Amino acid sequence: MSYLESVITKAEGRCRDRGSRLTPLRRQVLRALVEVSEPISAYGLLEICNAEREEAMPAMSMYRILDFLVDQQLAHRLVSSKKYIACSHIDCCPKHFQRVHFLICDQCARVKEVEMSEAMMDSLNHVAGAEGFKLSSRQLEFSGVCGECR
Amino acid sequence: MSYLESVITKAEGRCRDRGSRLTPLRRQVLRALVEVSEPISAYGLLEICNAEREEAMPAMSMYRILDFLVDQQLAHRLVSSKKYIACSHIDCCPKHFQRVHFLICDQCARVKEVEMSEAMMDSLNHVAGAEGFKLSSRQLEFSGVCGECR
DNA sequence: GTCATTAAAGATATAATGTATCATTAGCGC
DNA sequence: GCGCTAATGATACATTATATCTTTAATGAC
Repeated sequence: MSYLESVITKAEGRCRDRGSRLTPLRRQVLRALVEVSEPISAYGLLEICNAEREEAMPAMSMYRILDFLVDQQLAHRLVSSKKYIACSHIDCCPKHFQRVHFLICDQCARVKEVEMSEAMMDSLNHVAGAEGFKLSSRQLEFSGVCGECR
Repeated sequence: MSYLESVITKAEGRCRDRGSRLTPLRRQVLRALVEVSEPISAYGLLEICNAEREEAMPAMSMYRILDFLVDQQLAHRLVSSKKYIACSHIDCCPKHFQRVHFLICDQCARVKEVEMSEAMMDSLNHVAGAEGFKLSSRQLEFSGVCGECR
């Protein structure tokens, strides 16, 4: 079974478990997202999907579907670049999701999902706490240069 | 001397030192940015500034001026909310600027600038390094709930 | 001072991203 | 099948941002 097939199967199962549905449209978008394998904008993905379809889907639908995928933890939205990527852990554990962060390469734009250690998060919480802040666990985006580009 | 006056004076000095100019227009924008004291969008700021002017300035100018202010380290652009704030350290040291990060309150949207310790940055670099990444020093934005809102 | 050069601002158009709203269709429980 | 809810379609529009060309203002060389 290819990675793509595996992802789709797992995603379907996960939706079923959560009482939601991976409809054909949503499946198409997820598949496209996995296939491009690098961050892509909603409109970019729309273009790809519409090229495969007889009838064009409106932008609104793409945004709704992306919201759904993010909500189901099948995709991530990168706020710094306004782009989307498939979650790189769909076919393995879903539980890492609470502490996932991103390393984004300035040069090739590719993204690596990383998990922070407890100790790391503790330190961050400590820095924030000193200012009276309680951090909400949200994904962080770090920019840098990846190994391949160096 | 009020905080506002102090900021403007320091900003002018800083520009002079760097061979750039804090023109009347730029000064107006910086002043407005300091006065609102919370993150504001380019168009929001444009509205405020234009209300004070006889002739409306085009959006393009506002973006140019904001770019200038960010470049001169007099303002910050918050990527997660697409808004701008005045740097909270204009009237003191400019040198903290390499490690400045933001705590953004989910509820009141206010922002606190914080500096990371060397140790903290080392840890972050270590996490990234394990994945082959070399972090470029860029500001991080953390969301949470501030002391006042709790 | 004035002329040439460069920086800043104005004007206009348009691209890119995202949301609101209402109508229609499809899936599901009964 | 019928009725309810979720999903999608369709349309319009809001918000954010950039490209490009023109005009004006500041600065330095002379």
